[in-house]
Amino acid sequence: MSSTTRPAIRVLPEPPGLPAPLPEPAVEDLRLETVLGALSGPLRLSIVRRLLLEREEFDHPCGWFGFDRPKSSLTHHFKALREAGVLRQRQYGLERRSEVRVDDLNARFPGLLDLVADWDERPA
Amino acid sequence: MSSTTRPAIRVLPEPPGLPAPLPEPAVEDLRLETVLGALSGPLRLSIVRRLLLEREEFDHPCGWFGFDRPKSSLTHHFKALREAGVLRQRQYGLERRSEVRVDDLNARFPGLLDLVADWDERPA
DNA sequence: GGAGCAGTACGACTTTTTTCGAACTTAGCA
DNA sequence: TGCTAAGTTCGAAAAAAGTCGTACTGCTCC
Repeated sequence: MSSTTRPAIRVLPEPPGLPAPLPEPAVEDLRLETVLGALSGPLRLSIVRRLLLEREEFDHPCGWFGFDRPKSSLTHHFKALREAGVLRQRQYGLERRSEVRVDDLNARFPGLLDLVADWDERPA
Repeated sequence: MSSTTRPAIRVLPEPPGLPAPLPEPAVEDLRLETVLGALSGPLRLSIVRRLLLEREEFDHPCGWFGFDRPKSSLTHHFKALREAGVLRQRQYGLERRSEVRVDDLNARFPGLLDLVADWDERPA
């Protein structure tokens, strides 16, 4: 991916009853080239796709995915997705749970998440 | 972008009256992660968007864009877009003209090209 | 308090991507 | 024939991204 400037990071106001989201770009600062770059890679696509399809009552901590990668690598990818505006992350005690910013992404880039959801993870 | 394997390259049969396209991946070999990676970058997005919006009677040679970059850099980006399956290129005498593979991309990744066409090229 | 755990931060290293000059190829044309 | 123009190929350098070990933070529970 090429060198595209990331959108400015800001802290959102805390919703009632939930831990505040970690710093993330505002909806209006989402950039298509940045989001596409963040999504270009099987691991990243897999994270987002599974969050979309296997959504449950609560957001998922990053250990939930069961990737066979060192923790520091996973932190790196989750952070990249958050800073690009794809994921929102909240701290619940020890664990940091992630959800896809569905509304924001649909508002700014309609159809994009459908492509991710329809992605065929294990092809040729 | 991360290291994603490019789809296999094949040569398409020559359509009547047109020069044969340069080697490109078949529709069924298009990979979302590869296409997204190829599109993640302002220059690449700009190329595709302009081909979509300012489409004319003939495809455009890559000098038509008027980018202030060395020719070898442009070759690189056009080739990357072609190998990812975003562009089709044909050789007309000296010049190599490009078009977006609209039908193929709409078939495999519906809505993606709309996002590119709607991209706001010069934002914050 | 102290053990244990989820996850981060830092830093080093590797791999990939980008950038671009210089030399080369080929078509068209005088 | 030989010039010119469009674009390629090669190669090297620089920048960016990915990988991952180690050390650290901070919460929870005993």
